Amino acid sequence: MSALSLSPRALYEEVAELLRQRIFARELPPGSWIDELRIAEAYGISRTPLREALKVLATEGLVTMKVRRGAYVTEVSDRDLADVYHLLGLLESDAAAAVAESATPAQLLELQALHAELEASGLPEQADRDRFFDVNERFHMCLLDLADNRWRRQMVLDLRKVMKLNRHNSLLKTGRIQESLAEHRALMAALAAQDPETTRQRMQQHFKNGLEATG
Amino acid sequence: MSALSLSPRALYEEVAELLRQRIFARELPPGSWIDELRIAEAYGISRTPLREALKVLATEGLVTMKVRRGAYVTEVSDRDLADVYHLLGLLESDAAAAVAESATPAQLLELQALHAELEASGLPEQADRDRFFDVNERFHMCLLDLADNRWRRQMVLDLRKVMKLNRHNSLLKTGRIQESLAEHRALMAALAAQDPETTRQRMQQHFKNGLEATG
DNA sequence: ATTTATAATTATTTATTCAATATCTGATCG
DNA sequence: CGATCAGATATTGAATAAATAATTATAAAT
Repeated sequence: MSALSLSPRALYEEVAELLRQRIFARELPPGSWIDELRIAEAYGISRTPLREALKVLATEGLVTMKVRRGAYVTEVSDRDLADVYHLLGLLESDAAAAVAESATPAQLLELQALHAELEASGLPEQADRDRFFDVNERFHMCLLDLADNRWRRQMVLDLRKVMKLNRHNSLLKTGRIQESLAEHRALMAALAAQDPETTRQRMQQHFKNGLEATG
Repeated sequence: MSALSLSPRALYEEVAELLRQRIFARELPPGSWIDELRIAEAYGISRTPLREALKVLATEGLVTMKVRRGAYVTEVSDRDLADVYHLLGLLESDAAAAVAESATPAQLLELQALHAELEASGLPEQADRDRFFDVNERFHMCLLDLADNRWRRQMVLDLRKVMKLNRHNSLLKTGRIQESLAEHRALMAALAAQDPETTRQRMQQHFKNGLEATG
């Protein structure tokens, strides 16, 4: 008897998404062992789709499989965080440059709308940190979509998942949101000017500052 | 009764590797349907580890899962090839710059040894195309190892797997090997000079030329 | 105290079954 | 004559139980 809603997606994908959320929520903390039997029972499913879901998460880098010892939530060191951040900066600044080069006016408007929403959620009276992070993520992913390279998009998605494993992301310095907004404004200006190289540099700088803010 | 040798790796990993090789060898051509029952029977294993292996390959991008229709070998369009090549150029030139910045003399020697081997296998009288590709791959992966970012390394590995899906790679222009060697020589010079930016540019150029040679 | 042997635990794999769905075939109807 | 719909078939997806293999823990013996 499945406790999950029937869906267009396969069950193992649903389970993978549920596990991702539990991992990000630190309900399953980094380094912890994932008890197949317990989870399968708790979700009311058998081990088969659960194991397939774990294989997906392992290939994404979220969990680590140890032979004959099962699945563990990946532990992300500070070194890993820096490495992943470096790659995100590289890939996203490349994407931003591509958008600056090829974006249509309609696409730029789409980005500007998201940017406006981000400014709104960054207002001091709002101070809704979760909402800011959510809109910020949507902005970055929108840029990735516009850059239109599905392989880069997928890699950025996976790297962002890994980054969420690290708790540093939820405890940023207080001033960081305003700084981040300023960097976004500078980025938008370079995008509007259709200047690929400046856009690339500003996105690169945005990530460089972001990394330092987590330290 | 398993027809496979017993190993330190889990069975699903062995199966994933076998399937990769069959896909690269075009024994399983792009777009073709992967018959779970046939393959499981042929390998003398049950469907479970095979399905887990397919999930791994799907997350790597080598196969595409369609709901209720099973697994298909991913079809890589010319557009995909260009996109992947672009990312490889971006990631590997970044790695090369990192190596130029931080490599020890011993590490540079390691690279020079591989480069020498590459020169040898590129000699006209040898003309062993497969060997050239093999050594070339080892050179590039050695550089990635020296750059020492496991996330970048894994991404490059996955992208290179996808590239192998495309047959264009095996029918390069005849002059390309000599060109490629010249580019490698220029790259080695920049690395030896510990000049990160020149190194990055030369690796970028190497990939740009490589892409054009496949068209 | 250290090493070896045994027991217990646990992961992995197999085998089998059922359910859901896509495709194919053929018949009926416009 | 062509199109549409119903049913048959085949295949994936999922569940379950049981067997196999490997690791860990325990105990005994030297």
